[in-house]
Amino acid sequence: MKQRKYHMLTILGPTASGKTTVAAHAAKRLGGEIISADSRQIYRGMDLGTGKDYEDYEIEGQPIPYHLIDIVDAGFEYNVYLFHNDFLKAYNDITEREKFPVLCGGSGLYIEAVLNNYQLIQVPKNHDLRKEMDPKSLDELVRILLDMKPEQHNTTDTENRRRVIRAIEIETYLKQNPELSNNMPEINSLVVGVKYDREHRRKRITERLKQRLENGMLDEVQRLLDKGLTPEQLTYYGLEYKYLTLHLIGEMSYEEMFAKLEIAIHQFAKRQMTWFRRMEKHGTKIHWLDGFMPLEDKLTKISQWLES
RNA sequence: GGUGCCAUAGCUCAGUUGGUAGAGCAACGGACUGAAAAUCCGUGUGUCCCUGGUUCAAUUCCAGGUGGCACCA
Repeated sequence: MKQRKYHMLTILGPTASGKTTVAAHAAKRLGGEIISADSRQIYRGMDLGTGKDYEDYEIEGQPIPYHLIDIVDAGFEYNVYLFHNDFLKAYNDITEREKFPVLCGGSGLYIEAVLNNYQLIQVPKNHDLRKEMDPKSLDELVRILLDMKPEQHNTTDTENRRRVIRAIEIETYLKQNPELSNNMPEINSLVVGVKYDREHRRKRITERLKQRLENGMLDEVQRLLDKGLTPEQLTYYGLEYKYLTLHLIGEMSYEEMFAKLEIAIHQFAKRQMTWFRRMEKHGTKIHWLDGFMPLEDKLTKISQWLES
């Protein structure tokens, strides 16, 4: 199938919206391959907790190729820049083989980095700088950053020490290497969103949570702890990894864990929707599909949009 | 059946010496460019259980009722 207008199809949606199924079927029809835009599914060994579902990538016995899932070990510090970079490799790989890329995920920042072509370049860790900055207070760090870069592009830079130090590190590097470009091509993507009304979104999240707990999600987190990941690391991964860890190390009863985790996932889905609305406000046209629409109809809609 | 305690936001509970009320959590809205499932900001949504009494005025005081809890039978 030849595509003229669009170089890529993007399928986004909040957690538990069924976007992967839609993306996989669309990829099958388009002779496509999936590039995952999920900041947690990149980790090996983090499966049930991230909602990774390998079965989604097989349709009628035929595997749908996917990229950027299981690419680093749990514990590795990944980030938007690395994603952008890995995305480009996958994208080039797919298009060189004349397949159609389908970007699919719920990590809004990652998706926007690609669609809006964020200018991010590789900035290595600067250990000397970090050592120098480490003893300084948040206020001092913020002042240093503002001196270097009075116009803040990233408004969350000043929220905590870790972020400010990284921002100073990046700014320092840019001063020394002013001419770097990321060579990212402009990609014209059709953007499709899958969503349910709030009530059903919440219902689906709860159902899926119960299911995954029955399928051994606690064992998975225990395995990560056994492998040497610290509770702090797992807590930072948030949601399932945070709350199941707190339960496993005895800081939370099962009931409390379930109740709080359920709430946290609901809040997360809400934040995802806020991000998508923000993308629309900033000019990204999202073609929304109602979750209840039969799969066949969703695919038909997507084909129509792609050709229009 | 008797006695005591309780009844206020979706939940747990403050409070009003009588002038129609506020915390936490939830919920809702927003921000977001290098760990984004992270991080941060904002918003009170209410027959103060019901009926009557006292009072200029009752969610507050009094009586009765209803419901819940505890103890005694």
